[in-house]
Amino acid sequence: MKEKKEIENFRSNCPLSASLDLFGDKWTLLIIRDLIFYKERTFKDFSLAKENISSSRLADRLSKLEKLNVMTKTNHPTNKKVFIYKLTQKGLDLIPIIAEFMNWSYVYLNEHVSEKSREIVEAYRKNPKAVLTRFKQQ
Amino acid sequence: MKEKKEIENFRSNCPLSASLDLFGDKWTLLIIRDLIFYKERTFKDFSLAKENISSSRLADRLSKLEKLNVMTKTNHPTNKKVFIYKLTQKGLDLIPIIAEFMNWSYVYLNEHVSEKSREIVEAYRKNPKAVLTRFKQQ
DNA sequence: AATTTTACTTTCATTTTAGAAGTAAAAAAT
DNA sequence: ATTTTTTACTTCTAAAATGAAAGTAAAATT
Repeated sequence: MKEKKEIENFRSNCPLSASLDLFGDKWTLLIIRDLIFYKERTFKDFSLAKENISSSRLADRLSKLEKLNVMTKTNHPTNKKVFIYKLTQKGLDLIPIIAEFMNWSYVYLNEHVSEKSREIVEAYRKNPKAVLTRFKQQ
Repeated sequence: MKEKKEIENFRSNCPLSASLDLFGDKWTLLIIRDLIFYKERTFKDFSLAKENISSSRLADRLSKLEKLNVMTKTNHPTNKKVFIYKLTQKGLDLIPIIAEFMNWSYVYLNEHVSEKSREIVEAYRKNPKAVLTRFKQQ
């Protein structure tokens, strides 16, 4: 019996609680982040992110996100060993959540935030809709 | 040695990563949610929330959030045994994150979301700023 | 043909969590 | 005044999740 639970058991009918059941951990949204900024990623690309996710955790999260239809996994055009992960619309619609997390950190953890990230958040604060639209473009 | 780490070690200087270091779990934002909707809560109030948090987890999260200055803990005016938890500005500024999580669930998990929550999200979708302003009012 | 790369899986020690039970002070009831 | 209940936790322990390291197997490169 090596089966994982296939059915999502939400703790309640609260929409916050339900989305935390899916995304409430330290890694899932970071994987989404990489796909937002790079559009396409391979397993190796993800594992090179600076937060240092372990390969077992990464594999687990990727398969969950694919099952959820938040991302797709397709073959690399020339290399049979490599797979390309991309966000679906369902995944792209997580962008506003991530934008607001980044904005909060910009305000309250500013000194811990890289210059490059600050610039993105500053653009978002000036014109949130424009920045969201830009990143939702695939 | 029963000490917990006092210093926040952020995994990276990414603002998303940093906020997930603080809020990336299944319970923390639910505690914030209760304070958004009820303004003031006691330990018991929190533990009666429908997601059924255990008292040990609740105690742990409340002390972390207080240390972070996301909420305050003050004495009850008449009952010495009871403490009142309230959001600070730092905590109130998490509202947009929660609103966006709720919005995502509204779109993609609609059938799992209560009628009452749907109404709130619908109001938010019609006029996000107005709803945010209303909930930020203390 | 040998080596390297990629995408994982497996293993295991450590950490986190859930759930139940316990504690202690204050408040309420008798 | 004494007992009971309430509140806000803490403690304990089994189970689950995690991190780190090592292993695997097929494909690509040398």
